[in-house]
Amino acid sequence: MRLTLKDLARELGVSTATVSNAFSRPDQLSSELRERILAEAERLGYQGPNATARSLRRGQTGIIGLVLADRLQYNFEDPVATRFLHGVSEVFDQQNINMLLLPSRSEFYMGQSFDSLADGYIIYGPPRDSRILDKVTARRKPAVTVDFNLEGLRSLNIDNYAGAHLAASHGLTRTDGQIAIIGLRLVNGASQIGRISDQPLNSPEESVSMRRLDGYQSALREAGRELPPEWIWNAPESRYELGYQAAREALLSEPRPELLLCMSDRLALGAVAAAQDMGLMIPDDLKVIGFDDIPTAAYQRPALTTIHQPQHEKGRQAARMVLGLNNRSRDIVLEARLIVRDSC
Amino acid sequence: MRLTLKDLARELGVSTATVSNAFSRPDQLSSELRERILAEAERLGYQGPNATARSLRRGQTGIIGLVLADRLQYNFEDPVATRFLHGVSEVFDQQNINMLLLPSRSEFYMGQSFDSLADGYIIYGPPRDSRILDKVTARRKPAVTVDFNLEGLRSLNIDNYAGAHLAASHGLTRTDGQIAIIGLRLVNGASQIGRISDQPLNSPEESVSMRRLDGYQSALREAGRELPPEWIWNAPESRYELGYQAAREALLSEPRPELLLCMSDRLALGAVAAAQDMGLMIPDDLKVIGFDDIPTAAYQRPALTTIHQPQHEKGRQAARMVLGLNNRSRDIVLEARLIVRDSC
DNA sequence: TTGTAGGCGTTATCAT
DNA sequence: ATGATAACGCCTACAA
Repeated sequence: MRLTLKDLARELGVSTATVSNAFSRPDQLSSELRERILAEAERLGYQGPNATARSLRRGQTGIIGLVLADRLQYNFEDPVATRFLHGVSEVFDQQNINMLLLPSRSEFYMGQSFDSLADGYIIYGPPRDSRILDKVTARRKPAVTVDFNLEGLRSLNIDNYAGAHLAASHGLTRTDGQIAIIGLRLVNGASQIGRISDQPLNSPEESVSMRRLDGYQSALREAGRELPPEWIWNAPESRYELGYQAAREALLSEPRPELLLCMSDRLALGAVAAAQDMGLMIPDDLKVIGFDDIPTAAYQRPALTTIHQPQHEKGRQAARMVLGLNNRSRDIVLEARLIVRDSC
Repeated sequence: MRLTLKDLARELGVSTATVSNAFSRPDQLSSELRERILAEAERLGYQGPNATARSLRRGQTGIIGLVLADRLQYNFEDPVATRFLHGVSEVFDQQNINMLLLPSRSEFYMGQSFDSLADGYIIYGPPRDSRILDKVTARRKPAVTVDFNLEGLRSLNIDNYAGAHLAASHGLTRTDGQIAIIGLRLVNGASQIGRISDQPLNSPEESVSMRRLDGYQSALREAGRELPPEWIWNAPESRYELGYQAAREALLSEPRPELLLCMSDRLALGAVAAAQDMGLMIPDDLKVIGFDDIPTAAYQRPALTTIHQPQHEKGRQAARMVLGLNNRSRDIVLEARLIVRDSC
């Protein structure tokens, strides 16, 4: 049988209110009595108030939910996601907040009240199943969307358009040759590498990647060199091997591209490997620009030229926003910077 | 004002029990009535049973807690930890379990009952503050310790001793020169790189690293070449830069080591970089063996020879253990394998 | 198949 | 400074 606050109160001959106060509001009783209560609790093995009951009563859990766009596992595997989580957890650590990781499994959200699990939510990327968003918008708890926007919620983004524009502009200063783009999640529901020709693209508002594509193309257009869809590949996920494959296809095309604009560093790293395996020298024969600036990008040889997005800072900001520690502006857009290294 | 199950029942003219069943036990009422209830809920914007109240009543939360040894952030930054979490989340995804990340902040555990937050716990590495362990052992929920053991709890480990023994034995077949060890967390409370001479080491039972050291030394001893403490460096954390520093110190010593046994791949990767910056060729001038087999180890050039530990599988197993899906053995020890690549 | 009612363990309010 | 008591929102015997 488990001990409750009530048992302890009976044992000590005081009221439950007093015991509760001993644990939760030390100033409400004499430190003498408090000591006595705590000692007795220790002796009997009472661990402190039951968290569930406390949450029910208080209407707060001390937990912030992180709704993750992809399956949970993806978020532990992708360095971009982990750095974001890293930033979030830094703030939570300080604030004594616990972090509940919520995947995009829709069944989960259907069965019970989304609201009561956590005191607030960070929604990292647009969930696969849009019904989740309906649930979310019906909620009265603070919530922040990251890397996308949702009517009525505060949001946090980086300037994807500007970042991509920067990348393409820089690339144009280094070569006059053919250009190809290796895009990420440009096409809905694709499961393989392929050119985007003829396929319906995601809508620009919903997608980080479409904003990046827009940024690339605008810069190219300004130089009169906008790319037709045959020169744009789509990768369904940000993975090394997919970058490798896409780059291989691109580099086998005529005329052989001399600049690859990649929408993630992992894709870019794969592309570099593909080029090397084909005997091409980087940056002499081929220039590659990534996106994200993951740690590996810096100590890879040749080191990757890329667009830095402050994932860690983004995580910190997101955390501060849900916790109401940063109410200056409703929506926040962080800057993306060009980092010139060896690959372009 | 928030809607409750009771409101919904009143609105519909049915009892609360029926509404509850409509959500939680579909077989207890006619599908017709159930439809009607669900539709009304939808219309009124009732989101489903309040999770907190449900947990209090049922005594279950659908949440498993992950007690992390280090600060939360570390676990998102270290590839070894993230791959473990990746494995855990794979199983949780399937089983509809949510994952609460609990750092080693002791204040957190002191205020309230550890028990009621989650239905079970995975304790990943020995918590910094041992008072947490007291709380944990007082608990009646299932718990699994990973990478250490605790009286009375099921545990999951890899064979660190055997892995290290494998590494050292392999190294001995490749060189007769001087050997140095770059260790990890061998010394308590160290904050910098340094030789372990004169410093009190952690006790072997508590520490993964001491078991690895033991494995290295046994293999060396069998060849009559056990290392004195001057040839053993300690890094307080598994970080690239620390490996770089330690290796630099080691390689500046006389006689210059020809084999570096590193207790993590990140340390090893840093060591490789240090050697390269000193103009040494790997594996000709220097051989390096890592530990962990993180993804980068494979596509680094030269690719790293290392000991593979199945972090992902470890995560899966840990998850299955807490969930009671794997009750065959109380304690599990997974094998560590030697992966020979280019660096030794 | 549906309804009644007690209690899960706390905490906040109001007395004393 | 301490105590009595009514919620918090739900679930589950048990009864009808």
